[in-house]
Amino acid sequence: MSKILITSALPYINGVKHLGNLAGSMLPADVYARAMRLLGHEVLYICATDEHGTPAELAAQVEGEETAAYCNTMHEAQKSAGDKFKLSYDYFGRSSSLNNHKLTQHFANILEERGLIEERVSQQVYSNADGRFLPDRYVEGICPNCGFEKARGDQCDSCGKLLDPIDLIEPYSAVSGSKDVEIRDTNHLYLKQSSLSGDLLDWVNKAEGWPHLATSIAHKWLAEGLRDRSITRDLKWGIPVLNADGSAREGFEGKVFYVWFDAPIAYIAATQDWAEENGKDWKSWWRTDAGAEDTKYVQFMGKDNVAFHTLSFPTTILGSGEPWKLVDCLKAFNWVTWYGGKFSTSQKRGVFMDQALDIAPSDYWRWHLIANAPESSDTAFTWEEFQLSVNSDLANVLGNFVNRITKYACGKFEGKVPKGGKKTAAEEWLLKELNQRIPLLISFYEKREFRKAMSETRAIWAAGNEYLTQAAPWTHYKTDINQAAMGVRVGLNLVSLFGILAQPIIPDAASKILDAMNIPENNRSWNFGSSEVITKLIDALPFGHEINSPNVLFAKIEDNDVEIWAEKYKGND
RNA sequence: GGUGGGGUAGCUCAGCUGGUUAGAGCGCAGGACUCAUAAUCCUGAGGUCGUGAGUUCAAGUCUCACUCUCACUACCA
Repeated sequence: MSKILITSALPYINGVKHLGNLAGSMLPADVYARAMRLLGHEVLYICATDEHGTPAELAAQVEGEETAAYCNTMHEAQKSAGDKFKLSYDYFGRSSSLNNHKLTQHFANILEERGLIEERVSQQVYSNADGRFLPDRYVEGICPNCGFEKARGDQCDSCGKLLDPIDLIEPYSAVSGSKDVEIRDTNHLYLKQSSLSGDLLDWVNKAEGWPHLATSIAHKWLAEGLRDRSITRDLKWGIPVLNADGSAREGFEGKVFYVWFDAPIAYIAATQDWAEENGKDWKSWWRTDAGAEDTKYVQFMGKDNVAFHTLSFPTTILGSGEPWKLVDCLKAFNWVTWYGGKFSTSQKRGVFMDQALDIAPSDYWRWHLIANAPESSDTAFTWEEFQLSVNSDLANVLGNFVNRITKYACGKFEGKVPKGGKKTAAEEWLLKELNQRIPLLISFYEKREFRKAMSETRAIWAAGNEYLTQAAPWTHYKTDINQAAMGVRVGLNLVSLFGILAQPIIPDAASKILDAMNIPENNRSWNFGSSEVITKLIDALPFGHEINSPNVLFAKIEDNDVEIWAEKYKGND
């Protein structure tokens, strides 16, 4: 039993997230959190909406709302989508919370005291028509390299060349289209992460259990040499830049902290919010001087987030000189792509969390996305693969197993766990399988190897079907009802076991199975410590214990459905 | 352009520090069974491991070059 702190990368506030976001951070974090809870660990799973930055302001403007009001609405929408996907956050907070304001300002002040922040002047495009500074990618114009007319200020989408907004010919604001733009000086705070690169390198070198993807990205940035990063922006919506005494900082009246400075700090602030709302202690999770030295901290994120979590956020933590908890295991994922291309909100390509649940129940998505998690490379989502996962794994292998044996028990044994019969080679074989596969399954969960865990789960389900073929209670029933009882009894115990093992992945179906089997809530945890325990699993239900059939657990996806969805979500390109 | 991930059976992917006939699931072919959502179980056919060199007694596994693909490239997040 240990304490495990889990965070998933904060979903940006700007709209309900697509399946790629779900599959690369929130969902695996949830599956891991659920598995660790079942193993008896003390788990705290924290997430929050990342609410600051230019896109939030602009999205609110489009909706004709105040930014804060827009964020309220979108936070609720994302929270609701997460609930419907059965994401078991202990707390789903907001980076705009008061605690995050205070904590972000605290970090900025202490970093400045320690000489890790300094003020510098830079040049930035200002749009007179919009009355705002524009981030590089919100400035568009003609590419000086290839002549493409809609090149962005950071990069040309046509020739791929990296640009500076100053280079653009006839630049205009991507927000309003106005050509009334100019370069202005603006002063900002810079985080001197370069001065900590030695410490960061030592820390990354000590990392254990990180995917290759995570360490290699960190090493790449460190090898190139860290540049100091600006941590403030010319925006209204965000965390104000204040002096240590809380007064406004001169020259920073119209500025706020950069989202990437305050967003990771929100992991901590959201824990504070959780603690305040629930009468809990947050320090024992985050302060190594207050109990967190025993906490194992695991972060989940897509590969785009790795640099921020291995470099800039650790700079904040290490630079503070305060005893904050650093991440122990950083689980990074590649992307889920939409038929090999990018998900795109503007082109309506891909499926978003809210739409997904109109198409199929959350369990279907959870299984498919985790069984095909983009762990070692990008993974293409296709409707055909989705259909295959659901029909083959969930409906045929698991669903049909549960259905065939529970129906049979209800029909021939009055829905009661029968006694009688003796162990045969079939039971021996089954026990050997379980003794080998269950510990392996647990170890895959502990190592956060999701594809392997799912493949092992499936193999255990398949072993149930094979057992029934070997035991063939329907054959014995004609000549030796006691031996038929043996097969049915073991089969029913397997149904319970499968329900118990399926809980982290497909919580709804697992509940249905366990409810039908009349397994009490407090008897559903994972306790597979020894081979004796595993041996007892196939004879755990008492004789005469009443069960029901949950009937059809997973409706199959028809070819016709696939055609309709493919047409509806094909995108506009 | 630079850097990183990936390129292994028709498809999706395993293959740790190099070591006997390269694995799994799906799909396909044949067979078995009939309790079950025309489900399940068994057997089988499929691969010169992106290309070309090199190191080695031995390379999918190490080195180099090339190539394809995806991503990142610091003010989108």
